Amino acid sequence: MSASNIPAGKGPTDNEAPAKGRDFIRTIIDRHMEEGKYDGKVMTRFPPEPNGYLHIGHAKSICLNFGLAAEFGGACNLRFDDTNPSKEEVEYVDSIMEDVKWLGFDWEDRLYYASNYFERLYEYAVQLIIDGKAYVDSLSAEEIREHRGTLTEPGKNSPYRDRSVEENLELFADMRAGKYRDGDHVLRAKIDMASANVIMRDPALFRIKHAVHHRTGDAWCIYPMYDFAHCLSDAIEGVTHSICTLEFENNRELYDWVLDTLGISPRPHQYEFARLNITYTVLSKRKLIQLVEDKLVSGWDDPRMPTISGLRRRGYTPASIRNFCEKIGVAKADSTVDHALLEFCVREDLNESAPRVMGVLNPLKVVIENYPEDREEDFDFPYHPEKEEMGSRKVPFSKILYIEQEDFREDPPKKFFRLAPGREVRLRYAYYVTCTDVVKDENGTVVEVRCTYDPETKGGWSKDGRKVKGTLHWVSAKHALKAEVRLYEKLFQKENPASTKDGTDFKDHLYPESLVTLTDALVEPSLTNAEPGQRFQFERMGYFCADSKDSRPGSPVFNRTATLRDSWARIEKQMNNK
RNA sequence: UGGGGUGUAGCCAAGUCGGUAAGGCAACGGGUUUUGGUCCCGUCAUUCGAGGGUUCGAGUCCUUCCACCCCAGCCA
Repeated sequence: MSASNIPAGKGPTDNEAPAKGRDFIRTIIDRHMEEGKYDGKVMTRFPPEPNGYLHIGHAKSICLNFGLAAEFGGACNLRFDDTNPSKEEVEYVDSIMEDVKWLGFDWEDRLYYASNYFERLYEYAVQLIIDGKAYVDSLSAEEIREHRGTLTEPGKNSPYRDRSVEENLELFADMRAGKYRDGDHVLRAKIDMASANVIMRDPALFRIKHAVHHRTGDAWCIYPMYDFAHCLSDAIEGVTHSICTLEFENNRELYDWVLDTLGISPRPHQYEFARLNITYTVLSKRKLIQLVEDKLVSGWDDPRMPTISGLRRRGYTPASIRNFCEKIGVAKADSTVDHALLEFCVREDLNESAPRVMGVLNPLKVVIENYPEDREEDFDFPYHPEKEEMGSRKVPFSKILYIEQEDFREDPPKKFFRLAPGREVRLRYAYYVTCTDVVKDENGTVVEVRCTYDPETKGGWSKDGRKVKGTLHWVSAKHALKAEVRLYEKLFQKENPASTKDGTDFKDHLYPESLVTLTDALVEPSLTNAEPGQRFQFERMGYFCADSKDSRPGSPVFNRTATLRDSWARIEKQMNNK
């Protein structure tokens, strides 16, 4: 179960230099440590509700919680906040565990479920009733809403608010015993219906819900609410710093009320940070689930999804996601991170680790006129130009090759350094070739390029010092392996698709070309046995990952993780704009 | 017209007891280069939401205002 090479209870440490500025949470904990609080040990937890797949926003929280524990000599629990059986499924708990592990974090033996605490939570609720701090309300949901008041007007007490302790105890026991239907009663905290904080207006603590729970089955028909379960679960686990997102700021008062009213000490404290937003995508479970259910994507792990499983299938590395989370920082201001930073993080990692290979996405036939018909050469090319230790592979060369369509222009624009009639370019690591002629089809489209090669330039060097401006990748027609290549782009074409200010729905902004499938790409033969999940750089084209579901030996399928930075595309765009 | 938060460059984000605006991404120049990749070097906030005030000195203190986010689930 434990991810490899990770110190007990900790997360991996990336090679990044420690951030210079500390975020507000670390600053607070620094002070706690100086004051000798918590015996110098920080206890955190990552508490997902198993009602969907984890996304990169969760990765931020995971990195924070596990990271804090590691930095301050503590530990981080994985706790499923499974208090609402109607939304939760084991499929989700399994995927969450897989994703946390894959990210490189280890909760060791500290796997918990709020549902483990149902009995204790029930007892705490009974205690509140005995103390006169909770009561069973028999108003309907609608009546309760009406009694709550508004943001500017105080609420009204429920007529059931002053039931006797005995009556409350009996009612609550009967709720648990299944004597009522959903909605007949609800256990509420007796706080203040006039509180300026609406959350404090006698919040519900337990509700009746006749539903099968993925862990407790039908053992219960009443379930605790988040605000009651979360703080107590934290306390039960000895959590010191309970870190959540900003939308729970208002709930902190209730978090404290429950623990203080029950006299729990020592007790955890809640801190809130801003959730992650990224441009050109959506990061809310509600929206992601819609994309899946409406079949707008192929599933939770569609490589365009911002889910951990989607990013994994896309070819992102755990380290790249961790680095991303470190780079974005932790603060309280609502913010939207540029998707370019995420891309930068994968490229940064893959540039170091991905073996280089050649793959032609949109093939254009090239015939080397002066190369013998029956000749073949087996070149030995390094997997990484700067890392000899990564080894090499054999790449065959022959008379008929394929190059990238966009690497040839019959009428080349300025600054185009690639192949064109009369031009000499280098075929990477192989030979200099000069274009002598083209063959066109009936529509005038160039379907074949005729070249001559210079036998004196073997390896891609010329002894006479002659320079060539372009270097192209290529594959040998006879030896190339056909592959399916899936080119992924951003899922949405609008920077903030979730914004409803213009009256549109986020689904209106899906980018139609977010997936372009190429079925006739040709890759070098060394890729025949690419392992599903294996990552490569297709030289000059980008980073690609053999698809974990569809790739097969002999007929690989590659997902484009990210393109390489492309300054020619930029130059061309600039020229077109002029 | 209630309460809780937040506002530092195009995007994130540091900024200790007030001492004269870190870093990253993006962008833009230039160098190296058998990937128009990588790498390297350089440019990019006289100003910190706005206005007043205190001070020799304010992003940091006081004050007024403005903008944005969250809260009226028996969701989390």
